[in-house]
Amino acid sequence: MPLKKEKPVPPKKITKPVVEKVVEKKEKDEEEGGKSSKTFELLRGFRDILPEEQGRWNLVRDTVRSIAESYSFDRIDLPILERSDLFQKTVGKATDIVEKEMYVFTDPSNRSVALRPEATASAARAYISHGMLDRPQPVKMWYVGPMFRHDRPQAGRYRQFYQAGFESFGVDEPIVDAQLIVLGAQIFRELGLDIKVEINSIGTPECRQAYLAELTSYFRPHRNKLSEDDKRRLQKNPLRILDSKEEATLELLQGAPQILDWLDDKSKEHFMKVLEFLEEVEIPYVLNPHLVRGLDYYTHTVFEFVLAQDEGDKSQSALGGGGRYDGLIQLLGGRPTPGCGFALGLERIVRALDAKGVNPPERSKPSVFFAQLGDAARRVGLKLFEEFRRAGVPVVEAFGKSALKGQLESANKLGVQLTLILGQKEVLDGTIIIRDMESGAQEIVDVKKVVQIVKKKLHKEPAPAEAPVSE
RNA sequence: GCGGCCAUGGUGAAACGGUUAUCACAGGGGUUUGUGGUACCUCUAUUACGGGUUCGAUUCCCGUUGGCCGCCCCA
Repeated sequence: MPLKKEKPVPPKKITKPVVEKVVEKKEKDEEEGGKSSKTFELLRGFRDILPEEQGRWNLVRDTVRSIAESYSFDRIDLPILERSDLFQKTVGKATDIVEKEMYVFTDPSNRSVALRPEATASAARAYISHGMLDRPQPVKMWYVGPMFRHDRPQAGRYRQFYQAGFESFGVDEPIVDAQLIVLGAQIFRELGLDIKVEINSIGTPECRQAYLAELTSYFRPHRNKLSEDDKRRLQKNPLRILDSKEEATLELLQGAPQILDWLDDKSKEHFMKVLEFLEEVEIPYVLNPHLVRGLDYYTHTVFEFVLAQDEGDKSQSALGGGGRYDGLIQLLGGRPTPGCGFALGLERIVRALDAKGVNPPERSKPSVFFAQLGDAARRVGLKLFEEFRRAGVPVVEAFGKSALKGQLESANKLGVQLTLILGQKEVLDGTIIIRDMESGAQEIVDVKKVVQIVKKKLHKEPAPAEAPVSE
């Protein structure tokens, strides 16, 4: 048999290829078995937020949380899945969000449910179902979490995206609107992002109705000048024509009626007061009479946080937006209750941070590595690891490696200051080696004292100041 | 949802339609088993997937999937 003849060949050369061949075969078999696709690809518009991105994300999340707390907003976590009619009713049946972007399906118990496209409706639902109107008003809540919209993906736009939102229920005073805007502006200030606040008022449903009629009749004679898109808007959602980008339309808009002129006195006064408050706290804002928001529940104040661009790249520059929704609770069957809120698009903020080169402070790296030789040393290592952890000294290890060489290599890559080496000899003697990675100097010490000694050493040398500059 | 551009290992790139798909970096393993940062060796891609044209396709065509850009819309 040929196999017998091959046996005398140096074992290394023969064993390796054989092992590899077996592995290859196995993989092939598996591939053929699960042949549908070689690897699983991400669903379109969905993404992983990788460990290396978490620094920026944490910066954003932490900032949001600390500001929310300092304005006494309470955290609420809302379900991702809700009955689909919750959104149809509130966001609006005719809106794109509900009409074509919502993930709707029937669940196993045959209910029509939807992946939340936004969370204000849920917050309002929660306000009602937990009888929050019996709490001191306003009820101020904030949340962060994923939202889902089946839109065409683009940079800064995903089908699963994260929003942080703030909602204030129960008080219709303009100061509530103003403080929410201040809160949002503070978040951006803290993050070091230049934004401008665009603001407008769309009044009550009643005066908006009157305005829309006027706007439609203004455009009617010019219908033939409008693009297909704008014609459609005029019919479906006339308000949207205000932020058209078509030149012909823009020209016509110059002479178009302004919504601000159609506000009733109460609405006008509310809006004026909001602006006054903003001036009081020196939040610069831009009055944008064409600002319209895409959700049906808005009333009175609407606003957006827009990235102050250095020209070009104007894509996805709206980092957040919101407004007042005085009819929302009632719409959902609650007692008439005013409310106001806004949401922030987290990936857009992270993206802006990225573009600006803002780097979060790096997480302090561990400065001690534990290298071990043999199982006895591993056992001791496991215990030592806990001791160090309790002493507040993070230690990294490579328990999976056995060769000292490889472990030192890892230690080096991690850039630790000290490496602890524990071999058979040391285990027997009850000692351990402390190696200074920079000088290479080693010292043998009593294991029982090693935590103290290491602590002292780390304090003495305040870590070389070669903090990696942004890359 | 509409239109355009694109698709090679973990990453960044290379390959007039023609030999075992090249390079760098990163990563794993090793250079006789207790010592790192250098060197050397070695491993890691059915060229996104599926069809077609061709003697032959990474290279041409079509479809699918995915990414990016503009529109719609929105965060």
